Amino acid sequence: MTIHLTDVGDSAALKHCTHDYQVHCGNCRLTSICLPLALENDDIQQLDDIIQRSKPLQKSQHLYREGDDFQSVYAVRSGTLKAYKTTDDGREQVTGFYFPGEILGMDGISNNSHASSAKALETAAICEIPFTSLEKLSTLMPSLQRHFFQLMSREITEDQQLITLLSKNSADERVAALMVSISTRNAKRKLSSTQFRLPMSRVDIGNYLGLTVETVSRVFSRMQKMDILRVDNKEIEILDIQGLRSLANLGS
Amino acid sequence: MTIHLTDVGDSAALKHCTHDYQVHCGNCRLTSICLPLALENDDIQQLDDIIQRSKPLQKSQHLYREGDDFQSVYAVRSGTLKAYKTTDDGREQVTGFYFPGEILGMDGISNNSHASSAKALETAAICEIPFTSLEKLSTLMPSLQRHFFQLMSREITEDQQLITLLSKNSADERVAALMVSISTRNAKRKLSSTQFRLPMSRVDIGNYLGLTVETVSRVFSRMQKMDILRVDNKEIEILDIQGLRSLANLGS
DNA sequence: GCTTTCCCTTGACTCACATCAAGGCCATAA
DNA sequence: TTATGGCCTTGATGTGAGTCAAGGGAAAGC
Repeated sequence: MTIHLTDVGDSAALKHCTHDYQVHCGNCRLTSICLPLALENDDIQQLDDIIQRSKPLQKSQHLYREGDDFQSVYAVRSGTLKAYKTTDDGREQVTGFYFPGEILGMDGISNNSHASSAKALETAAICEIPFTSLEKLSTLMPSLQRHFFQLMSREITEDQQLITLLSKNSADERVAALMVSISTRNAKRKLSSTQFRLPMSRVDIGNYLGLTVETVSRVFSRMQKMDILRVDNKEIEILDIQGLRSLANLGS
Repeated sequence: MTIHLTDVGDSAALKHCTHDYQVHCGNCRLTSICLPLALENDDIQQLDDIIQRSKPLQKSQHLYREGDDFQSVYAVRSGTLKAYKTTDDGREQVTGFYFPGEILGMDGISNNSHASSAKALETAAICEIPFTSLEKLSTLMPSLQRHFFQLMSREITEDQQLITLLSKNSADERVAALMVSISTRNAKRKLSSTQFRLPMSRVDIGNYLGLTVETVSRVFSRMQKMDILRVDNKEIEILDIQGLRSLANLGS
């Protein structure tokens, strides 16, 4: 049994046990949207061999922190995480939410040190993919290399979406866009696109969207009054997805 | 002589001539900050072989447009470009400025289609790097693969910086941060970090920073009054780099 | 059980930046 | 030479979201 991550503060200290958790890419229902996408069976097996699975992360535990040595990227198997940076004056900026099947940690590659922190919003199971192994495997499997380039490129385009949202859109449009995004991502994972529980707090939503808690709360109230959403604390029901999309003002 | 890019509207229609422009990675003064960084001489030669050079882009010509098929990434050899997206309601969002030695176009990888447009702000010489060749070469040269991963990762962390800037910082802080960024990038290219000519208009600056032209102009006036900058139209002189940095509120 | 704490909501007021409007400067062209 | 158009600056006014303040409800701890 080896301990890979430094155990600083409430850091996760993922322990890689010799008895793993019986999950393999081959029997994971997320293969179609996760890293193995685009790989053949044999190749999936090889990828599976380098992946390390460990005890689930409890709510509010960190997967990694800003400044930690970069060793691995991570796939979410269950639960949700938020990534955030801390500004010099101590404020937090949430840079993303990560749902099952999504990959995080790629911002650490450029400096061999994580540029942001990642924290579980609820109990989360994680697949750890050691980056040097992934690199080696990528030179042998062009389709894996290609897919990983694509993943990073997607992260870039999504960040650019967020930049546009922050710079051009009103509070209503921002919140609507986030709801549409969560709905779409749920659909990809074969979950309900109209009813879900938000894993993040209003504070996190506001922080991500460049708004205060109060504004987020007011927007939810307004949308409820407009019969676009039903909001009961973190439970969301989308009543009018078309209305929501047009509010979001994103077309797509 | 082959024509690679579709010639739509004022698109660049880069023409790859049999007689190239005598520039090679080996004799380019940007090697140390550009793609060849981290490569051995032999490897640089191989990279050089896949790079296509072409007639310079004139001011306001496009290198590629949103929706174009993705074929290549591009390195700036001289001049400056801006990348921008057009929102459905026709507004523009500038997502980045690219100076000599910097790589653009990586946002096209995820969907095999460019997610943004790129346009020359002044006459610009460009090195075109066909992506499939780059991919093949990357499987053979692990250090190239690594470096390209790092480049993409850097694009991600820079976008996240901008996200934080847009979501948390005042108009003054945003403009100051951009000036610091340009100054730093100039220093990397061995140019003056305190005196330079802005290649972009106030409109572009405002657009990039999520501000109106008027606000940008007022901020410049204010900084001039505070003896932090001397501003004469596009000519900028930084009088107090420490003051500017602390205004930018970014620490680094 | 009660208390504490966290999270969310709502209202009243404020302010930073947007909007609207006008005018100046400089380059290019007639 | 005067016109034209692009780009920048400055001032007056408006407004969307932030700030401040208060209170309620659910979960966690004692």
